[in-house]
Amino acid sequence: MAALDSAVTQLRRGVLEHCVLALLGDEERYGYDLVTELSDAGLVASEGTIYPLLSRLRKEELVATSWQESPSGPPRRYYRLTARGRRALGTFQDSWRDFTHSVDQILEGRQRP
Amino acid sequence: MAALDSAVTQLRRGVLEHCVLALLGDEERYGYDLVTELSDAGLVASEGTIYPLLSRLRKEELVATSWQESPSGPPRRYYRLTARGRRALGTFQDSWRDFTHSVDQILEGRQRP
DNA sequence: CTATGTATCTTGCATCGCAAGGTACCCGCC
DNA sequence: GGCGGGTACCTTGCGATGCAAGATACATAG
Repeated sequence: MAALDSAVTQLRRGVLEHCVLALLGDEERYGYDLVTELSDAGLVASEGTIYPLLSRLRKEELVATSWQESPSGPPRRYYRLTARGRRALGTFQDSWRDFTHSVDQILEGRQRP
Repeated sequence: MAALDSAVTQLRRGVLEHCVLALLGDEERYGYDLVTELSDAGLVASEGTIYPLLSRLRKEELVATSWQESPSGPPRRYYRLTARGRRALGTFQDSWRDFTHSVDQILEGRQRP
């Protein structure tokens, strides 16, 4: 069996990709680092989610990468935003605002008539 | 080809189910009615989404149904929340708040250092 | 030499939104 | 009568993607 199928698991879909872009907005990061940060935020469950996602982003040229040595451990692949990636992030932020607004209206607006 | 694969399409996952529950929080509704309402809100694209979803909710006993005649047209299957459904809705509302808070923090908090 | 922590990636599965298609009722119109 | 459009239900097959589990490999400590 795969997939926990909790409510939150389904929520992560589509958001995660752009959260990664947002985290790369300020500085270069590497995969394992992103996993721990997003894991703490409750937005990702395992590395099996992030690495395929990063591959996709690279294939779509939303991020670019470079290998860098670690002070202690195996080398790391660092990711940074491309111009395309930055544009995609901006577009998504608008969609996100609209989307959450619609959902909030349905979830809360109708609760107390 | 199926699936539009827009950013918003993926966002709907997991949210839609509970939006339906929320819409049933106040009054009985029937499927076609839900489709038009959610379609206007930009939260659903077609009936092919809603009817299987309603079947699932029925199977999980979050909703109960009854057939009622229409003043003009074929009979309608009306859905109403069960006690379980109402509990699930409440739980989700908390999850939703936490989730959007986490995402907002990542999307916006880091944008302007 | 082995165990632990860091770091990468892959495979197979389950879930769910979507397009497309199918069935059937009711009504107005010709 | 029968035909078309709107209403209303449902199913099938596909694509996208998060997840668990597992494979690989480097560095360091014991």
